[in-house]
Amino acid sequence: MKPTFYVTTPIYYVNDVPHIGHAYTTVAGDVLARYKRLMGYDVYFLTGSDEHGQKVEKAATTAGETPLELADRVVKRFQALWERLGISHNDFIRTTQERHKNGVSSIFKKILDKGDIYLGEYEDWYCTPCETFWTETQLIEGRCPDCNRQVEKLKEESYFFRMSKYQDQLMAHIEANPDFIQPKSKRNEIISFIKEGLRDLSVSRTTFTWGIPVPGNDRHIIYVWFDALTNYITALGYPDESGNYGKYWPVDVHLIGKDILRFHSVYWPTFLMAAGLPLPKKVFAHGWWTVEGQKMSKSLQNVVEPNMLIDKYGVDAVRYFILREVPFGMDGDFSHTALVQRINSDLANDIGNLLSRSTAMAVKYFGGTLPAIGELTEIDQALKQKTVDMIEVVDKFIDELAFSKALQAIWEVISAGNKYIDDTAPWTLAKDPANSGRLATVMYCLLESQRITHTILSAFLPATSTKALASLGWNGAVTREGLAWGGLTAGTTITKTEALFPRIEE
RNA sequence: GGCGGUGUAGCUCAGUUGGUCAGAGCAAGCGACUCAUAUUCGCUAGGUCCGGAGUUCAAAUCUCUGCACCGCCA
Repeated sequence: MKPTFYVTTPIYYVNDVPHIGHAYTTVAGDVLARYKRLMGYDVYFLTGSDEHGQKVEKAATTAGETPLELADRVVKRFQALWERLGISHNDFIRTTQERHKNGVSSIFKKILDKGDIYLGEYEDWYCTPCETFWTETQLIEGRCPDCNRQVEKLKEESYFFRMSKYQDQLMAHIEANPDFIQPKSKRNEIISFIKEGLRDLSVSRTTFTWGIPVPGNDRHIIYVWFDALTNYITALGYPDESGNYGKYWPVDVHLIGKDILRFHSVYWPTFLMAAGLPLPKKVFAHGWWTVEGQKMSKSLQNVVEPNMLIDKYGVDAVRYFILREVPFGMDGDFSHTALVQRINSDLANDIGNLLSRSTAMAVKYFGGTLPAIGELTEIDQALKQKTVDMIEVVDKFIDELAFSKALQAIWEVISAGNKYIDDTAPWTLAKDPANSGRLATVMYCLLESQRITHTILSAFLPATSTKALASLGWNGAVTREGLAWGGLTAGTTITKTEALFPRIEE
């Protein structure tokens, strides 16, 4: 039986439209999912939408539609973008779906019955746009410390989750599992947050109705984060533990933005503890994108719209850039010059041109039909070895979610290929028919190295990989077995196709 | 205010437990080749490793301090 791998993105809030930040997490998840599938795993890749809450309710009212109508409308934009970006999710959960609502009610009731959710009274300041409660001391001049907007004082009956009870258990878990929260700098922040003491968490609201009612008391709506976080198991069929839940839970990694780390590394694990369910294996918080050096914001009108980028530069260029430019976990800057630079240098000049010159020679010297090859010489062995070794290195980096390093490792093989051509000078060999055997061997090594490279790149640049492999005459399946040296055989037909990535002249 | 982090070539950054650690990629300059998307390959970087003090035979790497920037919490 195949090993399983479960990876999630956050579910995106329908009160926002998709931007590069959403695309970032989702592309990362997709690469991970595609990579693990390539390596033979039974992968479940989940994304979805978060559709409840006061903000959606209000926005819908303003727009003159029902909350669900608003959600339906916005969800389509996310789904259309994922389609364009080639996202290979297995499931898309919406919090308004029955399967989700049932699961949330069920886990809430379970914790309620256990006594870890209790009815109490709440008195605090609430910021509606942020869906966040603040204590008196947290306010800055009486306003929301996050968004600086008006807050309202709320005194209301509320259900509380006994989060304080799980403080020690959570801390013990984090200490026993160094990789549970990543990257490390973020882990330290969470540790210090917990050490300051966890208070019980209000997990219901009575100020709006757009959400999932508390079981047995429908005056109360379940807190949006309790609702939203639970998607990771309701999508697997929870509370039915026999199907996908039993197969895939606990999740291998929750990919998230750094802004929602606390919800995923404190709230969510303690909810699970209270429900007696296993904890996620890993929560990885990536960084934020600035745009041309500035913080992305609606008021600056510099929000990067992924569709526009795809129109202009192509899907794989965008996928490549966001994973290569910045180490996953760090903040980074998005700029058009940096993007164009990456495209021209890495994609057009390096990998694109390598395939172009290689296939052109195969066609020119052998009419596109790969001849039988001879013994590998030292230089051939070196290229082969470099290619083969790369696979292990990439595997290690992928496990660390070091996408940028993984791509660098792949590009070292690309560079080695370009250098190999210069060192072997096939055009010189081609001048003397006596060298045809040697020429065949050289061309073989060159093409085979790229076949393997493009096979592993299928996780990152699926469309490009398909084109490149077709050009290399590879009709076989793109699988782990295809990563072994020796896939190409005599008689394979090589064709020169249009450039994978045309240079962008500005 | 508390805790933590960062500050290394023009740019983005690597630099394990202190002793070839002064590096990589990109940009720039020079040279070579011609199969290729004027692409590739080779060579060229003398940068106070933020400032100052200290520990040590030896510090970018440890300690203290100052400055700048950032994150989490309050």
